[in-house]
Amino acid sequence: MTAVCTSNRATAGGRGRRGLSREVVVTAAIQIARRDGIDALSMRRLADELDSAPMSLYRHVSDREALLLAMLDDVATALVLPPVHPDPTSELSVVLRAIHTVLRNEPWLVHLLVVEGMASPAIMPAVERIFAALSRAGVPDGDIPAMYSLLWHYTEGEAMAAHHDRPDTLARSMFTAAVRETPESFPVVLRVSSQSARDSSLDYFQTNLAVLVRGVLPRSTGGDLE
Amino acid sequence: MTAVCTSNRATAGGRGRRGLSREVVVTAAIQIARRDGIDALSMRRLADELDSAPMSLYRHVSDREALLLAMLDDVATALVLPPVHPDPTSELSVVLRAIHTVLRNEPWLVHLLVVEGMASPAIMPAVERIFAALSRAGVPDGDIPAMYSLLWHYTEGEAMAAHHDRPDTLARSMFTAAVRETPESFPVVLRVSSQSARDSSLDYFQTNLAVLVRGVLPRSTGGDLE
DNA sequence: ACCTGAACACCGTTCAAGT
DNA sequence: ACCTGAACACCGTTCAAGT
Repeated sequence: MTAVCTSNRATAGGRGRRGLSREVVVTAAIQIARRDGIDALSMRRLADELDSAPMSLYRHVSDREALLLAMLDDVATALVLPPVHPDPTSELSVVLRAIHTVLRNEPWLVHLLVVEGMASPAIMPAVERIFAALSRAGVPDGDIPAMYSLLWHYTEGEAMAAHHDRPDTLARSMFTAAVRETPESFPVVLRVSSQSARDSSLDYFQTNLAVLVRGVLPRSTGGDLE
Repeated sequence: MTAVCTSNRATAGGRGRRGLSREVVVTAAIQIARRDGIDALSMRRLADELDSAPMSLYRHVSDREALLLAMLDDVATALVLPPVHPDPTSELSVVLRAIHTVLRNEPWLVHLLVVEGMASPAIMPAVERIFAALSRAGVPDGDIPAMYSLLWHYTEGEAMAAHHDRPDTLARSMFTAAVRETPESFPVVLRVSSQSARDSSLDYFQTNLAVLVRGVLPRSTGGDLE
């Protein structure tokens, strides 16, 4: 019940030279990560961007890790999911595609999820919808966590790989190097890769998601899992 | 034809105080990454471990990135795959499980693959076997890269997540926090998670791999992939 | 010719000194 | 009471000086 301390004139908008609020800090951090990648986001760089000293940030955020968590929480809260689809197959595709689209556009987010292993309670609604769709489709309760993990990890992994594949990293060039050296050892790789050269793995997600969902959902022909 | 300079008594084994070869450097680096994680592997720390100056390392390795690539190459070359299985389903399971086992035991390796996006030509034999198995199973050539990417990314992603799940990161605790706050919003998550509390996602891989392979391979009922 | 110490431009964070 | 400069213990890498 003490008087509110944040009512100085210049602080109101949160944009004034000294209007350093938690929200302003987190928003600026997201902008840096978006523009220059998560590695470029240092406490010192962030302070520079905000015209303040590095130590001033620690007033609003206890840690670098706390800052990253707050960033994740911000975008997870802002995530809007498409309306619920009654058909489980469509529902899974729709929810996972919405998440995948965000991950595709925010490499730093994928980094926080995959590399730092972070998570925000704000994506729980999405999780519930996936669980519910699996349940509605007839997946037994005991199998749902495994199926969920399958779908989720693939979505994450695909997004992660996509951010690497863009500038055609060393991966592909090393592959072709090995194939060129002893082509007779890799007949199928050679045949397949010579056939379709314009595969950016970007188009894979749609197809693969369909395959996944088809594999995950029990078909009319019984539900034996193994 | 100058006299060979590396033949001082102590150098022979490559272990003596000054026996700093590329192989010794890379091996020591792998040991550090294995013991204390990839983040603990700094040029300075590595130099300390080898009783030499940080700059001496640059004689044998051009870069930190080159060092990491050499480490990856080392273990990829050492990887022994199980004998070829004629049945495509078994073949896929066997190859992917062999890779998964290595990734499970070498977190730093997963980091190089997933986070740094590195690859070594030395795993091409494994790739060829996966491609060949898919082809043998009747997957059309045009779909093989997508199916491969599906299987590979899941294997990677599962291993990555496993390394995080070990110490029960914030992820799960945040989930349960959200569920506790408004349990009525997450009925299915609540029901399913209360049922099986001992799921470590470690056991998922076996099951999920079977589901994946089942989904990937065309069934006897036609091969319409959409 | 080979190796390497000092130096440069960074990093997250603590701690005590500023206003 | 609030903010922050200097300092600590790191980092990868360049460059010139050592032997």
